[in-house]
Amino acid sequence: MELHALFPQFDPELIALLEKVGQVVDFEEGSMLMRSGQYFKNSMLILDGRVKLYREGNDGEEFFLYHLEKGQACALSMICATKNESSALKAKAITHVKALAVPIQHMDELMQHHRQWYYFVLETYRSRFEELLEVLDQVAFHSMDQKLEFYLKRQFDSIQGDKITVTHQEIADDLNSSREVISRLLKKLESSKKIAISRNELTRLSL
Amino acid sequence: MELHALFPQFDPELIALLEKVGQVVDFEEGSMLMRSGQYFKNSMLILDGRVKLYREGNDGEEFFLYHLEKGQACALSMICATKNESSALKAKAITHVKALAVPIQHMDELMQHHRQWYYFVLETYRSRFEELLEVLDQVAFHSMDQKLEFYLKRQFDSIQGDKITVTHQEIADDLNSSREVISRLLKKLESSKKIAISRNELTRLSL
DNA sequence: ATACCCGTGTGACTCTAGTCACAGTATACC
DNA sequence: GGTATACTGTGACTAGAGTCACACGGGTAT
Repeated sequence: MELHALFPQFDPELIALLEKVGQVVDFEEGSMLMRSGQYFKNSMLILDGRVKLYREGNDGEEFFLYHLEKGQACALSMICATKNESSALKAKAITHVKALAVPIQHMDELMQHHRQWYYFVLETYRSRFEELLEVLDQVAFHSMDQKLEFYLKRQFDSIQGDKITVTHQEIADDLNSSREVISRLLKKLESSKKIAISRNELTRLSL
Repeated sequence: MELHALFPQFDPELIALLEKVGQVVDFEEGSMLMRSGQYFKNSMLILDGRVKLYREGNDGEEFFLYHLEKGQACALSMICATKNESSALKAKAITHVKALAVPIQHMDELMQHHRQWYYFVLETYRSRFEELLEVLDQVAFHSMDQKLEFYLKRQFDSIQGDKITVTHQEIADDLNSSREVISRLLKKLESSKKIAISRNELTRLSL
Protein backbone atom coordinates (compact mmCIF):
# COMPACT_ATOMS: atom_id res chain seq x y z
CA MET A 1 0.00 0.00 0.00
CA GLU A 2 1.03 3.57 -0.53
CA LEU A 3 0.36 4.66 3.02
CA HIS A 4 3.87 5.81 3.65
CA ALA A 5 3.82 8.28 0.76
CA LEU A 6 0.44 9.69 1.75
CA PHE A 7 1.12 9.90 5.47
CA PRO A 8 4.84 10.55 5.78
CA GLN A 9 4.44 11.61 9.40
CA PHE A 10 3.43 8.09 10.45
CA ASP A 11 6.20 5.78 11.59
CA PRO A 12 6.54 2.28 10.11
CA GLU A 13 5.01 0.60 13.13
CA LEU A 14 1.86 2.71 12.89
CA ILE A 15 1.63 2.13 9.16
CA ALA A 16 1.98 -1.59 9.66
CA LEU A 17 -0.85 -1.53 12.18
CA LEU A 18 -3.09 0.49 9.86
CA GLU A 19 -2.36 -1.89 7.02
CA LYS A 20 -3.23 -4.80 9.24
CA VAL A 21 -6.51 -3.59 10.69
CA GLY A 22 -7.65 -1.26 7.89
CA GLN A 23 -9.56 -2.27 4.83
CA VAL A 24 -9.35 -0.56 1.47
CA VAL A 25 -12.75 0.39 0.10
CA ASP A 26 -13.72 1.87 -3.26
CA PHE A 27 -16.42 4.38 -4.07
CA GLU A 28 -17.62 5.11 -7.57
CA GLU A 29 -17.79 8.63 -8.85
CA GLY A 30 -21.02 10.17 -7.65
CA SER A 31 -21.64 7.73 -4.82
CA MET A 32 -22.16 8.77 -1.24
CA LEU A 33 -19.53 7.97 1.37
CA MET A 34 -21.78 9.24 4.04
CA ARG A 35 -25.37 10.29 4.32
CA SER A 36 -27.28 12.38 6.83
CA GLY A 37 -28.23 10.39 9.86
CA GLN A 38 -25.90 7.52 9.11
CA TYR A 39 -23.74 5.94 11.79
CA PHE A 40 -20.07 5.15 11.53
CA LYS A 41 -18.18 2.03 12.24
CA ASN A 42 -14.94 3.17 10.67
CA SER A 43 -12.63 6.10 10.40
CA MET A 44 -12.03 6.94 6.77
CA LEU A 45 -8.64 7.91 5.42
CA ILE A 46 -8.73 9.08 1.83
CA LEU A 47 -6.11 7.28 -0.26
CA ASP A 48 -7.13 8.59 -3.65
CA GLY A 49 -9.78 10.75 -5.31
CA ARG A 50 -11.78 13.75 -4.21
CA VAL A 51 -14.70 13.97 -1.81
CA LYS A 52 -17.11 16.87 -1.53
CA LEU A 53 -18.71 17.59 1.83
CA TYR A 54 -22.10 19.24 2.16
CA ARG A 55 -24.23 20.36 4.98
CA GLU A 56 -27.80 19.31 4.47
CA GLY A 57 -30.64 21.68 5.37
CA ASN A 58 -33.92 20.47 6.78
CA ASP A 59 -35.82 20.75 3.50
CA GLY A 60 -33.14 19.16 1.39
CA GLU A 61 -31.07 22.24 0.59
CA GLU A 62 -27.35 21.71 0.43
CA PHE A 63 -24.47 23.92 1.31
CA PHE A 64 -20.92 23.22 0.22
CA LEU A 65 -18.43 22.99 3.07
CA TYR A 66 -15.12 21.67 1.79
CA HIS A 67 -13.28 19.04 -0.18
CA LEU A 68 -11.32 16.09 1.11
CA GLU A 69 -8.22 15.02 -0.77
CA LYS A 70 -5.93 12.06 -0.57
CA GLY A 71 -3.87 12.08 2.58
CA GLN A 72 -6.75 13.58 4.55
CA ALA A 73 -9.35 12.06 6.77
CA CYS A 74 -12.97 12.76 7.42
CA ALA A 75 -12.90 14.49 10.77
CA LEU A 76 -16.42 13.55 11.61
CA SER A 77 -15.98 9.93 10.71
CA MET A 78 -13.18 9.75 13.24
CA ILE A 79 -15.17 11.31 16.01
CA CYS A 80 -18.62 10.08 15.26
CA ALA A 81 -17.05 6.68 15.00
CA THR A 82 -15.62 7.13 18.45
CA LYS A 83 -18.92 8.19 19.87
CA ASN A 84 -21.23 6.17 17.68
CA GLU A 85 -23.23 9.23 16.80
CA SER A 86 -24.75 10.41 13.55
CA SER A 87 -24.48 13.70 11.73
CA ALA A 88 -26.22 15.90 9.18
CA LEU A 89 -23.46 15.89 6.63
CA LYS A 90 -23.29 14.43 3.18
CA ALA A 91 -20.05 13.29 1.60
CA LYS A 92 -20.06 12.60 -2.12
CA ALA A 93 -17.29 11.10 -4.20
CA ILE A 94 -16.74 13.46 -7.12
CA THR A 95 -14.12 11.20 -8.63
CA HIS A 96 -13.46 7.55 -8.07
CA VAL A 97 -12.35 7.33 -4.44
CA LYS A 98 -10.19 4.83 -2.65
CA ALA A 99 -10.27 5.00 1.14
CA LEU A 100 -8.88 3.10 4.08
CA ALA A 101 -11.54 2.11 6.58
CA VAL A 102 -10.15 1.73 10.08
CA PRO A 103 -12.65 0.05 12.42
CA ILE A 104 -13.44 2.04 15.52
CA GLN A 105 -12.51 -0.73 17.90
CA HIS A 106 -8.87 0.04 17.18
CA MET A 107 -9.16 3.69 18.16
CA ASP A 108 -8.11 3.13 21.76
CA GLU A 109 -4.96 1.36 20.78
CA LEU A 110 -4.12 3.85 18.05
CA MET A 111 -4.71 6.83 20.29
CA GLN A 112 -2.78 5.56 23.23
CA HIS A 113 0.18 3.90 21.59
CA HIS A 114 0.80 6.09 18.59
CA ARG A 115 1.45 9.70 19.23
CA GLN A 116 1.47 10.53 15.53
CA TRP A 117 -2.01 9.11 15.24
CA TYR A 118 -3.51 11.34 17.85
CA TYR A 119 -1.62 14.31 16.47
CA PHE A 120 -3.12 13.45 13.12
CA VAL A 121 -6.62 13.15 14.53
CA LEU A 122 -6.39 16.43 16.40
CA GLU A 123 -4.86 18.23 13.47
CA THR A 124 -7.55 16.90 11.17
CA TYR A 125 -10.16 18.19 13.53
CA ARG A 126 -8.52 21.52 14.06
CA SER A 127 -8.06 22.24 10.36
CA ARG A 128 -11.65 21.30 9.53
CA PHE A 129 -12.84 23.43 12.41
CA GLU A 130 -10.91 26.38 11.02
CA GLU A 131 -12.24 25.72 7.56
CA LEU A 132 -15.77 25.64 8.89
CA LEU A 133 -15.16 28.95 10.61
CA GLU A 134 -14.00 30.45 7.35
CA VAL A 135 -17.12 29.26 5.60
CA LEU A 136 -19.14 30.74 8.42
CA ASP A 137 -17.35 34.06 7.92
CA GLN A 138 -18.41 34.08 4.32
CA VAL A 139 -22.07 33.49 4.96
CA ALA A 140 -22.22 35.67 8.04
CA PHE A 141 -20.28 38.70 6.91
CA HIS A 142 -20.21 38.79 3.15
CA SER A 143 -22.57 39.42 0.24
CA MET A 144 -23.28 37.02 -2.58
CA ASP A 145 -20.63 38.36 -4.95
CA GLN A 146 -17.96 37.97 -2.29
CA LYS A 147 -19.19 34.48 -1.42
CA LEU A 148 -19.04 33.58 -5.08
CA GLU A 149 -15.47 34.79 -5.45
CA PHE A 150 -14.44 32.91 -2.34
CA TYR A 151 -16.18 29.81 -3.61
CA LEU A 152 -14.51 29.98 -7.01
CA LYS A 153 -11.11 30.52 -5.50
CA ARG A 154 -11.54 27.44 -3.36
CA GLN A 155 -12.60 25.39 -6.37
CA PHE A 156 -9.64 26.50 -8.46
CA ASP A 157 -7.21 26.03 -5.60
CA SER A 158 -8.64 22.68 -4.75
CA ILE A 159 -7.95 21.22 -8.18
CA GLN A 160 -4.76 23.24 -8.49
CA GLY A 161 -5.73 24.41 -11.94
CA ASP A 162 -7.38 27.30 -13.75
CA LYS A 163 -10.31 25.56 -15.34
CA ILE A 164 -13.30 24.01 -13.64
CA THR A 165 -16.21 22.28 -15.31
CA VAL A 166 -19.36 23.32 -13.59
CA THR A 167 -22.77 24.75 -14.47
CA HIS A 168 -24.18 27.92 -12.99
CA GLN A 169 -26.92 25.85 -11.46
CA GLU A 170 -24.43 23.69 -9.58
CA ILE A 171 -22.74 26.74 -8.14
CA ALA A 172 -26.11 28.14 -7.15
CA ASP A 173 -26.87 24.89 -5.34
CA ASP A 174 -23.55 24.86 -3.52
CA LEU A 175 -24.10 28.42 -2.37
CA ASN A 176 -27.79 27.93 -1.68
CA SER A 177 -28.65 30.68 -4.16
CA SER A 178 -30.40 30.71 -7.55
CA ARG A 179 -29.09 30.24 -11.05
CA GLU A 180 -30.00 33.70 -12.34
CA VAL A 181 -28.21 35.42 -9.49
CA ILE A 182 -25.07 33.39 -10.08
CA SER A 183 -25.20 33.97 -13.83
CA ARG A 184 -25.42 37.71 -13.33
CA LEU A 185 -22.60 37.77 -10.81
CA LEU A 186 -20.42 35.61 -13.04
CA LYS A 187 -21.01 38.12 -15.83
CA LYS A 188 -19.71 40.83 -13.55
CA LEU A 189 -16.61 38.79 -12.77
CA GLU A 190 -16.14 38.28 -16.49
CA SER A 191 -16.46 42.02 -17.17
CA SER A 192 -13.79 42.73 -14.60
CA LYS A 193 -11.53 40.19 -16.32
CA LYS A 194 -11.34 37.92 -13.33
CA ILE A 195 -12.73 34.85 -15.07
CA ALA A 196 -13.72 33.66 -18.52
CA ILE A 197 -17.07 31.96 -19.03
CA SER A 198 -17.91 29.23 -21.46
CA ARG A 199 -20.55 26.55 -21.46
CA ASN A 200 -20.05 24.14 -18.54
CA GLU A 201 -16.70 25.69 -17.82
CA LEU A 202 -15.05 28.57 -16.00
CA THR A 203 -11.46 29.71 -16.43
CA ARG A 204 -9.55 31.65 -13.85
CA LEU A 205 -7.86 34.77 -15.20
CA SER A 206 -6.90 36.91 -12.21
CA LEU A 207 -8.80 35.55 -9.27
CA MET B 1 -10.94 21.16 44.12
CA GLU B 2 -14.35 20.30 42.75
CA LEU B 3 -13.01 18.48 39.69
CA HIS B 4 -14.69 15.24 40.53
CA ALA B 5 -18.16 16.79 40.61
CA LEU B 6 -17.63 18.66 37.32
CA PHE B 7 -15.98 15.82 35.46
CA PRO B 8 -17.51 12.65 36.87
CA GLN B 9 -16.23 10.63 33.93
CA PHE B 10 -12.61 11.14 35.00
CA ASP B 11 -11.10 8.54 37.28
CA PRO B 12 -9.30 9.55 40.50
CA GLU B 13 -5.86 9.09 39.01
CA LEU B 14 -6.62 11.45 36.14
CA ILE B 15 -8.14 13.98 38.48
CA ALA B 16 -5.09 13.81 40.70
CA LEU B 17 -2.86 14.46 37.72
CA LEU B 18 -4.96 17.41 36.56
CA GLU B 19 -4.90 18.84 40.05
CA LYS B 20 -1.16 18.48 40.15
CA VAL B 21 -0.26 20.02 36.80
CA GLY B 22 -3.21 22.37 36.32
CA GLN B 23 -3.47 25.86 37.67
CA VAL B 24 -6.70 27.58 38.62
CA VAL B 25 -7.07 30.96 36.98
CA ASP B 26 -9.73 33.62 37.44
CA PHE B 27 -11.26 35.94 34.87
CA GLU B 28 -13.33 38.94 35.78
CA GLU B 29 -16.70 39.49 34.22
CA GLY B 30 -16.19 41.12 30.84
CA SER B 31 -12.56 40.13 30.44
CA MET B 32 -11.24 38.22 27.46
CA LEU B 33 -10.05 34.64 27.88
CA MET B 34 -8.85 34.62 24.35
CA ARG B 35 -8.36 37.15 21.62
CA SER B 36 -7.97 36.86 17.88
CA GLY B 37 -4.48 35.93 16.90
CA GLN B 38 -3.42 34.90 20.34
CA TYR B 39 -1.45 31.73 20.96
CA PHE B 40 -2.16 29.14 23.58
CA LYS B 41 0.03 27.56 26.15
CA ASN B 42 -2.76 25.87 28.07
CA SER B 43 -5.92 23.90 27.62
CA MET B 44 -8.74 25.58 29.49
CA LEU B 45 -11.33 23.66 31.47
CA ILE B 46 -14.17 25.83 32.72
CA LEU B 47 -14.75 25.27 36.43
CA ASP B 48 -17.29 28.00 37.00
CA GLY B 49 -18.99 30.85 35.19
CA ARG B 50 -20.06 31.41 31.60
CA VAL B 51 -17.99 32.18 28.54
CA LYS B 52 -19.30 33.56 25.26
CA LEU B 53 -17.51 32.68 22.05
CA TYR B 54 -17.51 34.93 19.01
CA ARG B 55 -16.14 34.71 15.55
CA GLU B 56 -14.44 37.93 14.59
CA GLY B 57 -14.84 39.34 11.09
CA ASN B 58 -12.09 41.13 9.27
CA ASP B 59 -13.46 44.61 9.94
CA GLY B 60 -14.26 44.00 13.57
CA GLU B 61 -17.75 42.55 13.20
CA GLU B 62 -18.65 39.83 15.62
CA PHE B 63 -20.82 36.80 15.29
CA PHE B 64 -22.01 34.79 18.25
CA LEU B 65 -21.11 31.11 18.13
CA TYR B 66 -21.84 29.47 21.45
CA HIS B 67 -21.49 29.52 25.19
CA LEU B 68 -19.15 27.51 27.37
CA GLU B 69 -20.33 26.38 30.77
CA LYS B 70 -18.67 24.79 33.74
CA GLY B 71 -17.66 21.23 33.05
CA GLN B 72 -16.81 22.10 29.46
CA ALA B 73 -13.58 22.93 27.74
CA CYS B 74 -12.59 25.28 25.00
CA ALA B 75 -12.14 22.96 22.04
CA LEU B 76 -9.82 25.29 20.26
CA SER B 77 -7.66 25.91 23.28
CA MET B 78 -7.02 22.19 23.42
CA ILE B 79 -6.09 21.87 19.81
CA CYS B 80 -4.41 25.18 19.17
CA ALA B 81 -2.46 24.48 22.28
CA THR B 82 -1.39 21.19 20.82
CA LYS B 83 -0.38 22.75 17.55
CA ASN B 84 0.78 26.12 18.80
CA GLU B 85 -1.44 27.89 16.32
CA SER B 86 -3.64 30.94 16.65
CA SER B 87 -7.26 31.49 15.74
CA ALA B 88 -9.78 34.18 14.89
CA LEU B 89 -12.05 33.60 17.84
CA LYS B 90 -12.85 35.76 20.80
CA ALA B 91 -13.87 34.33 24.14
CA LYS B 92 -15.36 36.69 26.69
CA ALA B 93 -16.23 35.97 30.29
CA ILE B 94 -19.83 37.09 30.76
CA THR B 95 -19.77 36.22 34.44
CA HIS B 96 -16.84 35.76 36.77
CA VAL B 97 -15.05 32.69 35.44
CA LYS B 98 -12.84 30.16 37.14
CA ALA B 99 -10.88 27.88 34.84
CA LEU B 100 -8.25 25.19 35.10
CA ALA B 101 -5.26 25.83 32.89
CA VAL B 102 -3.52 22.62 31.86
CA PRO B 103 -0.13 23.31 30.24
CA ILE B 104 0.26 21.81 26.81
CA GLN B 105 3.41 19.91 27.67
CA HIS B 106 1.22 17.45 29.56
CA MET B 107 -0.98 16.69 26.59
CA ASP B 108 1.06 13.71 25.43
CA GLU B 109 0.91 12.04 28.79
CA LEU B 110 -2.79 12.80 29.25
CA MET B 111 -3.70 11.55 25.81
CA GLN B 112 -1.74 8.37 25.97
CA HIS B 113 -2.27 7.27 29.53
CA HIS B 114 -5.80 8.38 30.19
CA ARG B 115 -8.47 7.09 27.94
CA GLN B 116 -11.12 9.27 29.55
CA TRP B 117 -9.07 12.31 28.73
CA TYR B 118 -8.90 11.63 25.03
CA TYR B 119 -12.56 10.68 25.01
CA PHE B 120 -13.22 14.03 26.63
CA VAL B 121 -11.09 15.90 24.12
CA LEU B 122 -12.70 14.20 21.15
CA GLU B 123 -16.19 14.64 22.52
CA THR B 124 -15.53 18.32 23.19
CA TYR B 125 -14.42 18.72 19.64
CA ARG B 126 -17.25 16.77 18.17
CA SER B 127 -19.94 18.63 20.06
CA ARG B 128 -18.48 22.03 19.15
CA PHE B 129 -18.21 20.94 15.56
CA GLU B 130 -21.86 19.99 15.56
CA GLU B 131 -22.79 23.24 17.22
CA LEU B 132 -20.87 25.16 14.60
CA LEU B 133 -22.70 23.27 11.89
CA GLU B 134 -26.00 24.24 13.43
CA VAL B 135 -25.01 27.88 13.48
CA LEU B 136 -23.97 27.54 9.87
CA ASP B 137 -27.39 26.10 9.06
CA GLN B 138 -29.00 29.16 10.50
CA VAL B 139 -26.99 31.66 8.53
CA ALA B 140 -26.99 29.63 5.32
CA PHE B 141 -30.59 28.53 5.14
CA HIS B 142 -32.69 30.82 7.27
CA SER B 143 -33.97 34.38 7.25
CA MET B 144 -33.40 36.89 9.98
CA ASP B 145 -36.58 36.18 11.90
CA GLN B 146 -35.72 32.49 12.06
CA LYS B 147 -32.16 33.25 13.08
CA LEU B 148 -33.50 35.48 15.81
CA GLU B 149 -35.81 32.80 17.15
CA PHE B 150 -33.00 30.28 17.11
CA TYR B 151 -30.72 32.74 18.84
CA LEU B 152 -33.24 33.50 21.56
CA LYS B 153 -33.97 29.84 22.18
CA ARG B 154 -30.28 29.19 22.66
CA GLN B 155 -29.98 32.08 25.08
CA PHE B 156 -32.96 30.94 27.16
CA ASP B 157 -31.83 27.33 27.12
CA SER B 158 -28.31 28.28 27.97
CA ILE B 159 -29.28 30.00 31.20
CA GLN B 160 -32.05 27.47 31.79
CA GLY B 161 -34.51 30.22 32.51
CA ASP B 162 -37.21 32.29 30.84
CA LYS B 163 -35.77 35.74 31.29
CA ILE B 164 -32.66 37.18 29.72
CA THR B 165 -31.28 40.66 30.22
CA VAL B 166 -30.12 41.98 26.91
CA THR B 167 -30.58 45.05 24.73
CA HIS B 168 -31.76 44.94 21.15
CA GLN B 169 -28.41 46.36 20.12
CA GLU B 170 -26.54 43.46 21.72
CA ILE B 171 -28.67 40.94 19.87
CA ALA B 172 -28.09 42.83 16.63
CA ASP B 173 -24.35 42.66 17.23
CA ASP B 174 -24.43 38.95 17.98
CA LEU B 175 -26.37 38.29 14.79
CA ASN B 176 -24.43 40.81 12.73
CA SER B 177 -27.61 42.73 11.99
CA SER B 178 -28.90 46.16 12.98
CA ARG B 179 -30.85 47.33 15.96
CA GLU B 180 -33.93 48.50 14.06
CA VAL B 181 -34.33 45.19 12.31
CA ILE B 182 -34.09 43.29 15.58
CA SER B 183 -36.54 45.65 17.28
CA ARG B 184 -39.08 45.12 14.54
CA LEU B 185 -38.69 41.36 14.54
CA LEU B 186 -38.93 41.24 18.32
CA LYS B 187 -42.19 43.18 18.03
CA LYS B 188 -43.49 40.50 15.72
CA LEU B 189 -42.49 37.78 18.18
CA GLU B 190 -44.28 39.74 20.87
CA SER B 191 -47.43 40.05 18.74
CA SER B 192 -47.45 36.31 18.24
CA LYS B 193 -47.19 35.86 22.01
CA LYS B 194 -43.86 34.08 21.83
CA ILE B 195 -41.99 36.53 24.02
CA ALA B 196 -42.62 39.54 26.22
CA ILE B 197 -40.49 42.64 25.79
CA SER B 198 -39.45 45.03 28.46
CA ARG B 199 -36.51 47.36 28.76
CA ASN B 200 -33.23 45.44 28.86
CA GLU B 201 -35.13 42.22 29.24
CA LEU B 202 -36.91 39.55 27.26
CA THR B 203 -39.18 36.88 28.68
CA ARG B 204 -39.91 33.60 27.01
CA LEU B 205 -43.61 32.81 26.69
CA SER B 206 -43.94 30.02 24.15
CA LEU B 207 -40.66 29.84 22.32
C1' DA C 1 -32.67 18.31 -41.10
C1' DT C 2 -35.69 18.69 -37.43
C1' DA C 3 -36.94 18.58 -32.92
C1' DC C 4 -35.59 18.68 -28.41
C1' DC C 5 -32.91 19.54 -24.29
C1' DC C 6 -29.81 21.88 -21.63
C1' DG C 7 -27.32 25.72 -20.25
C1' DT C 8 -27.32 30.55 -20.38
C1' DG C 9 -28.89 35.73 -20.79
C1' DT C 10 -32.14 39.31 -19.46
C1' DG C 11 -35.94 42.30 -17.96
C1' DA C 12 -39.51 43.09 -14.52
C1' DC C 13 -41.17 42.41 -10.18
C1' DT C 14 -41.13 41.47 -5.06
C1' DC C 15 -39.38 40.97 -0.51
C1' DT C 16 -36.04 41.16 3.02
C1' DA C 17 -33.04 43.56 5.54
C1' DG C 18 -30.02 47.43 6.16
C1' DT C 19 -29.85 52.64 6.68
C1' DC C 20 -31.25 57.27 7.94
C1' DA C 21 -33.73 60.42 10.50
C1' DC C 22 -36.12 61.39 14.27
C1' DA C 23 -39.51 60.82 18.12
C1' DG C 24 -40.67 58.95 22.47
C1' DT C 25 -39.56 56.90 27.03
C1' DA C 26 -37.24 54.93 30.87
C1' DT C 27 -33.20 55.17 33.99
C1' DA C 28 -29.25 57.26 36.17
C1' DC C 29 -26.94 60.92 38.11
C1' DC C 30 -26.50 65.36 39.81
C1' DG D 1 -36.59 68.04 39.97
C1' DG D 2 -34.02 68.28 35.88
C1' DT D 3 -30.82 66.99 32.66
C1' DA D 4 -28.24 63.65 30.30
C1' DT D 5 -27.95 59.17 28.56
C1' DA D 6 -29.24 54.98 27.22
C1' DC D 7 -32.94 52.13 25.05
C1' DT D 8 -36.80 51.57 22.08
C1' DG D 9 -40.37 52.59 18.25
C1' DT D 10 -41.46 53.99 13.51
C1' DG D 11 -41.67 55.74 8.76
C1' DA D 12 -39.26 56.31 4.37
C1' DC D 13 -35.87 55.02 1.45
C1' DT D 14 -32.33 51.84 -0.77
C1' DA D 15 -29.90 47.86 -2.20
C1' DG D 16 -29.36 42.98 -2.62
C1' DA D 17 -30.97 38.97 -4.02
C1' DG D 18 -34.71 35.64 -5.08
C1' DT D 19 -38.55 34.63 -8.52
C1' DC D 20 -40.96 34.48 -12.88
C1' DA D 21 -41.29 34.52 -17.65
C1' DC D 22 -39.27 34.04 -21.70
C1' DA D 23 -35.67 34.33 -25.37
C1' DC D 24 -31.52 32.43 -27.44
C1' DG D 25 -28.10 29.17 -28.99
C1' DG D 26 -25.38 25.06 -29.25
C1' DG D 27 -25.42 19.98 -28.93
C1' DT D 28 -27.57 15.51 -29.60
C1' DA D 29 -30.69 11.91 -31.05
C1' DT D 30 -33.69 10.14 -34.39
